[in-house]
Amino acid sequence: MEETINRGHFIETIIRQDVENRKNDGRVATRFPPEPNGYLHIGHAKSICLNFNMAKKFSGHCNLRFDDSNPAKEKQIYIDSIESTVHWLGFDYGTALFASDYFDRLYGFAEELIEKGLAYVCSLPGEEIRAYRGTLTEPGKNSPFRDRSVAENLDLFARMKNGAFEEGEHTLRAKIDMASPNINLRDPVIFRIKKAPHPRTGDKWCIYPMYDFTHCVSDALEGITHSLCSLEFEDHRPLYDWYLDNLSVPCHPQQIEFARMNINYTVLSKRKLQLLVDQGHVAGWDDPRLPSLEGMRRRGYTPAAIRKFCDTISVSKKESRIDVGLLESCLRDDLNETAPRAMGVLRPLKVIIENYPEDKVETLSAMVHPQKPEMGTREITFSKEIYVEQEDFMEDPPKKFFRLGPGREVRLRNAYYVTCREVIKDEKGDITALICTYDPETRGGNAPDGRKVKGTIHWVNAKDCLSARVRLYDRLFTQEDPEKGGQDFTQNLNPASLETLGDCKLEKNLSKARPEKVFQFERLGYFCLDAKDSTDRAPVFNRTVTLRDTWAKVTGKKR
RNA sequence: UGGGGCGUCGUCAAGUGGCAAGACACAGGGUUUUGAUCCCUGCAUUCAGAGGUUCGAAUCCUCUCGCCCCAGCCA
Repeated sequence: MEETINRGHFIETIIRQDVENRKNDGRVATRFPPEPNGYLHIGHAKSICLNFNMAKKFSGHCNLRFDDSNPAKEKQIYIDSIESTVHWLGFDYGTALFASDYFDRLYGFAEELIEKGLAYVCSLPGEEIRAYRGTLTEPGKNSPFRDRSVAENLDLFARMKNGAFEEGEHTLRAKIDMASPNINLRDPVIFRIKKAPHPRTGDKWCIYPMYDFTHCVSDALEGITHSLCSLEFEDHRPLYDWYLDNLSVPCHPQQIEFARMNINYTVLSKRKLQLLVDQGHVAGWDDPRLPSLEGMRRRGYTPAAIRKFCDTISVSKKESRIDVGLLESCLRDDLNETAPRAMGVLRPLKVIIENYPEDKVETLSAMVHPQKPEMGTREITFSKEIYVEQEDFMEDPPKKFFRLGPGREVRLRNAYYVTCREVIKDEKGDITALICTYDPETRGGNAPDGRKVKGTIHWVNAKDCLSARVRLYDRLFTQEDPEKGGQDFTQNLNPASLETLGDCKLEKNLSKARPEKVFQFERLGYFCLDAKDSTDRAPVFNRTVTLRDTWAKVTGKKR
């Protein structure tokens, strides 16, 4: 179904050609290389899907490799979260790999560079290194330590490893070209001293390799064929290639860069998301308003919907800002197929059916999914007092309003036709209840006389329902680009991104709801039980996404 | 202003010299016990702009314009 006629995106084209040309013997191996310094977000899902899908499509393998070469920022909790999230998304990588597992070999490769005269220990302090580097428009100048002998370099490097120096005293640098127009080639640092315990190697090391060195070597050691990364590493590719060309590694993977994902009305970077959490704008990393994968999972997003979305947006080198509507469309697409239907009234309005017997309770049958009889039926109860949505009644309805109004007849979904006879108000003039009559002949929702009714509304039995809190989410920011023109994005936070309704009435069947099991509350949207704040006595449901609402569109009402 | 990239419908995105796919959105219409779903129909004479090559250009060449990234002992 998702198989289209075109050849796919540019990366797929490259890989296909490589396979056809028997490059790497036709083998394909990719990797998803997160740094365990935070949680994953939807932007990472793009990379995860890309890497795993390419591997699968060409009968290869995709590794999950943690790029853990900076112990100052990395933590085991992030490793655990990332692993669990990748699994949740539906991908299997076998066992996770770690760049830190290659530290010994990385040290050896650094020695190889020294022995080849291609690396040296530099004793310039940080500010000096920066000053010597030059600027974007001016070349740098050589470090005074650039011509140390191989023996001295080897000795110094060994002492760096053995903890003889303090942080910042020395670095190991590649000897490339201080005048290169590409700043990454101006003698980049290979190893630096960092006296921090590492989540996996503990106190074994006090020097750690830098990203550029670690990444390409790790790729090579794992036999990666295509190393896919984001655009900002384009400038690093010459360095990636330089290291591999000068080291006795088993292979030379090809780095290919693609554009990161952006989505409107939200922000997508670990740093910004962390700031929202730290400043308390959201309740945590898994706040359902966040585009973090844990947040989306709690919100009710399904892995299938996220995968479909990543598929749909495809991959290119163009910077883009994707309409969040596309994400929601992929979500609805999946949920429409899979979500069982139920009825829930968010803002209850009591309806008393005056001609219905006082103590009668009857059981009606409703389909779990109107287009899928194989999903079965459920039972719902009906009696004299029910709740309907406040929105579904208007005292003075316009012509095209198909719902309840004085004297108007509507169908109660799966139940009876009812006609509004009287409006009850309190002393303030607020509507407190409706008196209706029902037509006993219309049980199940059809009139034997063939009389049609334009509107069908949802309802819940007042005496047999579940009271719950329901949280309605809206976009987190009011601006498409929350940082437009360099603005502080927290200034564009949407104050109405969360609305909590305290007294919702839900059909009794929903007491069986479980987190991540999404229901469609008919006519309203998709909802799921919250995994954290819900208790048996006080259930909390999150609105995953609304239904498409063309009526709201004509009335100009917001979501 | 050094270097590296990118510019095809409102938003993503195919297209790789032969005469602009698809999706979302949008606008109409049909079906409907969810104003949902589903189903039709419409929606770029034009590919950032200007020249050029060619029988023929979004695709090749030249110039111009716009946007993004790079000066961490971060990744």
